[in-house]
Parts: sequence; C-alpha cells; structure tokens
Amino acid sequence: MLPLSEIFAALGDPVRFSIVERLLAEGEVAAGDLVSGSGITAPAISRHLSVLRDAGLVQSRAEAQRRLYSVRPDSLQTIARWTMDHREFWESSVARLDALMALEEKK
Amino acid sequence: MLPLSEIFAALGDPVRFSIVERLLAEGEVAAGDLVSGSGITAPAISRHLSVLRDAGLVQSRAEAQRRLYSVRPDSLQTIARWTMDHREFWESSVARLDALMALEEKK
DNA sequence: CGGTTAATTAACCGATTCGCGAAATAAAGG
DNA sequence: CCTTTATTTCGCGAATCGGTTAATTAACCG
Repeated sequence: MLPLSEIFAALGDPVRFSIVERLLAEGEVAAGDLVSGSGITAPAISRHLSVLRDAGLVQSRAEAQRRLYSVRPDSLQTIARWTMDHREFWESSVARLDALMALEEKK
Repeated sequence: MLPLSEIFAALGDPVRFSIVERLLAEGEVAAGDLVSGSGITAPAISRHLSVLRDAGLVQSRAEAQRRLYSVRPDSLQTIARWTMDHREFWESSVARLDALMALEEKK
C-alpha cells in the first residue's frame, strides 16, 4: 500500500488538510471552487492537489474543462487501519493513566 | 485538542514516523537508543523528538541522565477519532466502488 | 477559426527544514 | 571537583516547500 508517512506528510499542511476536509464534506469539488475562499491562488491549489494525488489521498475526474476532485476512500482506510493496529494501546486504562500523569507533569 | 494537521506534519517525516512506531512496539525507549540504528546523529534525533513532543505525540520521563520517551495515547486517539468521524465514507460499498473505478481508470 | 474559461506548468523567491559537527547542559560517580 | 555519560542547543550549508506572476495546455462555444 501507499507509504503511511507520505500520506501523513500530505495531510500535514493545513491548506491540504482543509482541502481534504472540504472534499469529505461536499463529495466532489472542482479545482476552481477550491480556490475560491482558500485565500491563495489557483497555481498554489493545483500544486497542493498534485501532492495529495501523489500521496494517494485524492482522485480527479474530468468534466469538460473542470477537474472534479474527491477523496480516495482507501487512503482514509489505510490511516484507520494503522490506528486500529494500535487500538489496544491508546484505548487501555493503563495508557489513559499515562496520559493523565503526563498532563499533570505538564511539559 | 491538539491541531490535527500538526500531528500529521510530525508523522509526515519518515524518521519521526519510524521513531513513533518503535516507541509503540517497545513502550519506553531512551533517546540514545533511538539514535543507535537510525543512521543519523544524536542532535538530529533530539530535534525530531522535540517536534514530536511539540505536536503532542510523545512524552519524556527523566531517569538519571537518560530521557525515556513514549507515545502519548491521546494523540493516537485523536487521529483514530478523525478517521472514525468519516468511517461511513471509507467503509461504504459506494466508496469502495469509487476506489475500484479509480484503479481501473489508473491516472 | 477566435475567444473564453479552467487548470496546470514554468520560473523564480523567501522561509523553513533536515542534516552535520562543535559546544553547552545535566546528572552520576569516582 | 573532575570525568564520564546522555542529551540538548547552537551555527551553518544544502535542499525542500509554499507562495507568487507569467506562460501553456485543454476544452468548450459563438
């Protein structure tokens, strides 16, 4: 499968993360619609989209001149699988106790 | 909670990702032990650890001169919660069909 | 064909990142 | 104290990143 750290790197940029969240909320969104309201220019968005595509996070579909982007479900599943692989760790009471102790020490 | 895109950014570096995976596998590991076998120097590892700590992914505990690092369970839980928030998307048969179609089109 | 719209590519630039070696800090232990 | 061990902080170059404007490609439409 796709390398997990590349997926994380793609989501690590706040602009790209918000793009993915918008795609998740709206389904398919054209590149131009992602530009509107993003605060940055079309070329910048286009490059972000290519990073997301290279990481396997999004796919695009052509409709006339527009390119409609959407999230690739299997990429999210890859992340979910990784977290679930360690579920017993972050879900255990011992783990939660460690978390509380860390909060009390604070830094 | 901690900003999700900062967590992803921290995990986006392959060195940091492998550090987290080793901490998950072994529990607590001293900084020096993380250096051995990483291929990079101690200062580099130290900086990676501070990035991971700033992102809320790891915590450290002092024991004599050593600093023992471990994963903060709540940070993994934060990621798991985000994926679960969109579970019905990547788990649905419609979504899986989209994924298959994308693979057939292939770019 | 000529014009318009949509998106990407090219070229450039400032800021950040990631590695290093050297120096500083912290805690033990003779 | 002084040395050893463990880790972090400090500069410093090389490389990457994220943004810009300008140019290019692609598809539709009169």
